[in-house]
This record gives sequence, C-alpha cells and structure tokens, in this order.
Amino acid sequence: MEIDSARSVIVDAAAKCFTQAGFSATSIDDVADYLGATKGRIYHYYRSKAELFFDVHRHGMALNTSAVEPIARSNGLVQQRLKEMCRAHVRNMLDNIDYQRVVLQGVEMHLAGATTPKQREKLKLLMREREQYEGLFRNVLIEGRDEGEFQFENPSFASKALLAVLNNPVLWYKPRRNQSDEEKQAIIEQFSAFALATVGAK
Amino acid sequence: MEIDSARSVIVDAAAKCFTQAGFSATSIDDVADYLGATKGRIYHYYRSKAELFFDVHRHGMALNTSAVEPIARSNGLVQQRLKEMCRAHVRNMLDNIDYQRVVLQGVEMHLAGATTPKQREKLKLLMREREQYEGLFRNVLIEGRDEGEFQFENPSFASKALLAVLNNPVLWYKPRRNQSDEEKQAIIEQFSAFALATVGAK
DNA sequence: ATATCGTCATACTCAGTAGTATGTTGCGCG
DNA sequence: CGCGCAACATACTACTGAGTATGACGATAT
Repeated sequence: MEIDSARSVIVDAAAKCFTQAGFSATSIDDVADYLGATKGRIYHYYRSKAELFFDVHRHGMALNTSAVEPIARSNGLVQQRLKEMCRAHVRNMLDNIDYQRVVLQGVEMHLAGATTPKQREKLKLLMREREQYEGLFRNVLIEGRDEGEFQFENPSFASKALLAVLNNPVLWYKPRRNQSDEEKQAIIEQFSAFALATVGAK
Repeated sequence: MEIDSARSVIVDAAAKCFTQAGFSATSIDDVADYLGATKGRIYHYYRSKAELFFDVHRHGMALNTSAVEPIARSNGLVQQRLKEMCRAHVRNMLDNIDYQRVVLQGVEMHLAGATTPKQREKLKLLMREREQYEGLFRNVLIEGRDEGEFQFENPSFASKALLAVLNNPVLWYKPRRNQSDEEKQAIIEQFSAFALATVGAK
C-alpha cells in the first residue's frame, strides 16, 4: 500500500513536469528536482522514463473513465445522459489538466511513432484504452440516433468530433487563483453545448 | 530566388521528420539524412534547430491563410462563406498533413514553455499568427450571429470549438494510396457539417 | 546488538546531439 | 585562366541526459 502512494507522488510530479516541458524535453533529473530528490528515487520505482510516462497516461485515463463510465451506465434519457457525460468530461479536463495534457502528448507520441518496439506495444495499449473511452460516447450516440434524438452519419466521426470539442479547453485553459469557479462553470456549460450541437442534440 | 527553393526543400524534409518523430526526438542529422546530405547543408541556411522548426510552422500557417483568407474576404452569404472556409480548412489539413502536425506541435511547445527566452518570443509571434487565422473564422461567426444565422454566446469559445472539430482529422488521418479521394471528400463534408452545427448553422 | 531489507542518494558510464570551425568543390566573372 | 564566393561536407567540441552500480541509512525482526 505504501509503495503505491510513493509511486503516486512521483506520478504527480511527472505529470506536472511533462505538461510544463513535454516528454522529450523533460529529464528524469527534472522530475527528481521537482520532488526535491534525485534520480535514485525514481529509478527505484520505474525502470525507464517511458514507463513513468505510461503510468501518468494510465492515471489520466483512469480519472476520465471513473468519472464518465458510471454516467454512461446509468439509465436516464439518452440526451440527459450524454449531456452529463460531456459535463463530467470537460470538468475533468479542467480539474486534472496536468494529466490531460500528458494524455494528449500520448496521442502525439503515437502519431510520431515511438522509438522502440516495446514502447510501441505499450502505446498501443494506451490507445486501446482511449478507444474504449471514446466507445462510451459512441455507444450513447448510436443509442440516441436510433431513438431519433441525434443526427449524424458515421458514429466514429461523430464521437471524434464530439470529443474534439470537449478536449479543446485543455489547449488553452490556465487555472487561476481567484474567481475560478464561475469561469470554469461557463467553460463546462458552453463547450458541452457546442459538443451536443455537433450531433444535433439540443 | 534560388536560395528560397533550397530552403524550401529543407523545410519540406524537416516537416516530414518532425511529424514522424516530434521536434525534440528529431535531430538535425535526421533531417540531413532524409535529404541525403549532412548538417552543413542545413546550418548553412538555418542558424538553429528552433529556427528551422519555426520556418516549418510559418509555412504551414501560410498554407492555411492563403487558402481561407480569400474566401473570408469574398462577398457571399455568411453561411455559404463559413461553409466554404470550413471545407478549405479541412482539405488543407488532409493535403498538407505533415505541416499541420508540426503546427500542432507548435501549440504544444507553446503550452510547454519553450526553453530559451528568444524561442519564447518567436513562439509568441507564431501564436499571434494562429490567433489571426482564428480571427478570420471569428469575424465571420460574429457577422453571422448579428444576422441571426448562428447561435453562440462567446465568439472566442465558438471559434475555438469550430476549429477544434475542423482540426481533428489531423490527429488520425493517414493518407492512403488508392481510393483516397472518395474518403477525403467524405471527411471534408462530414467534419465541416459537425463544425457548422456547433454554431447552429445548417 | 546485529543482520536484513527497503528506500533512497552518490557517483559514475556512455551514447547521442546541438552547434562550430574548417576544409573542399564547382561555378560565374573579370 | 584563376579568383572568389556560394554551397555544401568533414571533423571536431562540449554538453546533456538515460540508465547503472554501488553506497548510505533508518526501520524492523530475531
């Protein structure tokens, strides 16, 4: 149990460092410095920089899944369910922006083509996780279309467009000290509305 | 004149390398290898790796602007104008995907916080360019809202949501050899439709 | 008290890479 | 024809940064 919390502290620091400087530009020493420690501490828990990155990514995805999946599985009206899922997702983007930026970097790394074959395998797993998460939205979209609530042609395209809007704040949002709550709520509401509009939901 | 074409060959190679491996993970030697040349050739035209990256970025943005600005300045109906701008943008994403992925990396680098102060200055300029480009869409959106054609609250949010959808194909599109045209057209049409829907345009 | 082990810190190695300094070659021009 | 310059190639330097090997130190068990 203790070992998990020790790792979690490291993962937190890594998330901050990776978002501040990017994966390649962040050295293990940077993460260690952020912790007020040295490499030794990190390599005691992680075998490589890539493994550390992957753990941050997994953490970020887990945050998303645990927030959205319960809503997806609940049994309300489809429109209401989708709306709540959108809100939860955007809220997650704003609340855990460090992790979410790292997740974004993961997508880019996948595009880029990770260096070693092992890394490619791991990245594929992460992308599969991401795929599953997108599937939560896609399923609700299909269900809603069958009920005549949503309009679109390709479900895969629709879910991508929807999430593109919901993810957008990650690219520019900067948490403020004061008055953060009003502003946050506005972002959540408006971007959820934009996303719902893409599939013709009101 | 000759010097420009020499640079353009280098920029092209750099765009491909940067998209394949990312900025930090791409060495100048990699770009040189891609050209069948050595560092000397590159450093003869560019003083640093960062400068090369910036030039790629500028090239990518120029492609966008020159495709979309004429449409924005034309005098048709707002809905039609916006629709054509969206189509042109997505088409550009698919046709120059190498450059567009580098532009994306520029956004990430800006988020990350470039290393040196000089680089930060340059990046700010690039982001200003990006801002201006987004302004082309924002202005049309505002104009359309005034005419009662579009619906949204915050123009800045609206343009961001719109472009988020239009940019999305960059994250997954892979050019194929055959039958590329049908598929491409479908992506252009559907993602333009999603984008227009975000602001309540038909 | 001492042995053991988990948790790190210290002190390295070594490969890769940005940038530089200096050659080399061909081509236009007087 | 040879001079000079543009357009590179070659051969360095200097440094960063991932990964490793080993040591130190406190807690816990016996």
